[in-house]
Amino acid sequence: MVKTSAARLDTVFHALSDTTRRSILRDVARKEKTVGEVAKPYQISLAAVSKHLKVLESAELIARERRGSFQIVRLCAENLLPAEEWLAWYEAFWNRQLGVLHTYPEEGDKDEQHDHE
Amino acid sequence: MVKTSAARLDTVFHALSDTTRRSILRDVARKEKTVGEVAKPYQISLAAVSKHLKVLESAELIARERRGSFQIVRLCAENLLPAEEWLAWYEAFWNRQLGVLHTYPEEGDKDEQHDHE
DNA sequence: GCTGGTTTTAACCATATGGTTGAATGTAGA
DNA sequence: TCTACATTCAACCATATGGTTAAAACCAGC
Repeated sequence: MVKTSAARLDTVFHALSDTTRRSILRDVARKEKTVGEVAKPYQISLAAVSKHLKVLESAELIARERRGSFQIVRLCAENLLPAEEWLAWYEAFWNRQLGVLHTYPEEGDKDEQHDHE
Repeated sequence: MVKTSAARLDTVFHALSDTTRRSILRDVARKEKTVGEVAKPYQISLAAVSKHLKVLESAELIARERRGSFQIVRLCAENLLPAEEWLAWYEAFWNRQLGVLHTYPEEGDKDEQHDHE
């Protein structure tokens, strides 16, 4: 099932819209962990953590590798890049609003290569 | 109701997790629009657009200003910044994974050609 | 006030979400 | 094979989502 880039952004932003999942991403960024180790800091059940990992995995923000009876969870940071790029488009706007720079974004340029975003 | 910064990130990322809402944000970034003008490009009902605007508004990504019987919708780009900063924390990770090795010019992993986009 | 145009609310529907508990599956080792 | 541990699946629950249509609310102008 090939996703459009819009659909992939939907999935990534949705994966990031939960505090626990963002926290898990930070955790595994620092160091690869087993599922059990990932779950340890949280008060919720292992099954709930497993669901969160599934959400992160379908957004391709983590990957798993079997190692014996454990599964090692590791970050796939490169799939955060499209989200970061989507946000970076607004840099000129917040710079202007925060009074940092005076780069006036021109109307109607610079973005139509985004497929109907 | 004061939100923690984690809760605010939840709200912002959730607001961004829908293609229509991201598209609306782009639209009003180019030019302030009335609710009706915002709705025009989309096939969904005005009520549905109104709901999307409410989601964007509670994330403080847009603001409305009454002008006669119209409401002008404008971007509040500065509230995207925390999300951008959260993502930027991973820059070092995706740089490394994409082979932009600024720190260690010589490394063990060989393949990764990874033409992104 | 009435009318016409703009936008929101209400009620509803189908589906998804984040959580639970308990059973099932996978894997390593004795 | 039996056991112990790691992880997922199944079923369920409450609430939220994104959409609809129809009614209500808001606002200018006559």
